[in-house]
Amino acid sequence: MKRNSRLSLALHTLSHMAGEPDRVRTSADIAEHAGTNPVFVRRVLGRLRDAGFLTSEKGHAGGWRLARAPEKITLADIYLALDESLVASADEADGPNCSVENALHRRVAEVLEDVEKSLIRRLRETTILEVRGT
Amino acid sequence: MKRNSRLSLALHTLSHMAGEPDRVRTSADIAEHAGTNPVFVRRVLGRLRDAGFLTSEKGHAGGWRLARAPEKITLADIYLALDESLVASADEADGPNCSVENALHRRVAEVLEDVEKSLIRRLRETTILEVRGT
DNA sequence: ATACACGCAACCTGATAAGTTACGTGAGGC
DNA sequence: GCCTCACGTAACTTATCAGGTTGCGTGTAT
Repeated sequence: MKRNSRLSLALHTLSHMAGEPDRVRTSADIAEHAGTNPVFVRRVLGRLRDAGFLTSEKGHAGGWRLARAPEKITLADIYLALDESLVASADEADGPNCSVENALHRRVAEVLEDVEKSLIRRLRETTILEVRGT
Repeated sequence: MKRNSRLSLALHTLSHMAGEPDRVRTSADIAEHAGTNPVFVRRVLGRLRDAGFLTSEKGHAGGWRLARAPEKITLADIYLALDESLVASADEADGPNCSVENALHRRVAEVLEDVEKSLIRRLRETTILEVRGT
């Protein structure tokens, strides 16, 4: 696991949780399984907790657990909660106003926005439960 | 101009060239207009020359020029020639084989490939000449 | 001969993602 | 009460990479 690491980690972990929803997992367990470190796991899963997909508990026997039924969590939910972008966003041209560049920017931005929307639509078709057997 | 700089530079420059196809431009001119440096310009435009969209000439009065009619160059052509990706590609999972991760990877990769194809289809609709007035 | 422009290699730099360390807080178990 | 465990977070370090810089070689027009 190297890049898009946040999203990979999140999807991978939640998909596992979808299979055994009652098991509590520590960030250390998850980190080891995913080949990363516990702090990173907590950073990523923390966002999913804030978005309502996970719960975390401190203390002895604490850890992470799904906060809702796995068939009600789609890949799009996770993608959006992490605010990741798999589609590049058009950069604002900060330089002096060049009409050609502006026209170009508008056109490319429009296409990219459409493409991102279609990506989300596609991701919404699959839940973290379904993905396991695909 | 900061990220996706190669593609931005390429599209911007070719769009300008589309307006004045006979004018020869030096990498220094182009760099100044785009707010970057001549070496970077040569690196990027060099790929477009190799792909057949530009010609470059050395020596006195040398520089860059379109190699074909601007209405026959689409945004997709440039995107592909630069081997840029505005859609993230799914990373190969290099770790130990986890069936959940594999299934997930396949699903996400499939979606991303489709999305990339639709991006290219969209980019193919616009030529570097058309974009100027959009 | 000279000036100019590309071609290319080697190196430098700044931004960012992820890893590491350290310490605080809450929750059981004894 | 106290010890252990797990998360929460901040600060720092490291690795990677895109882009910038410098320098020199090569070809071409004047």
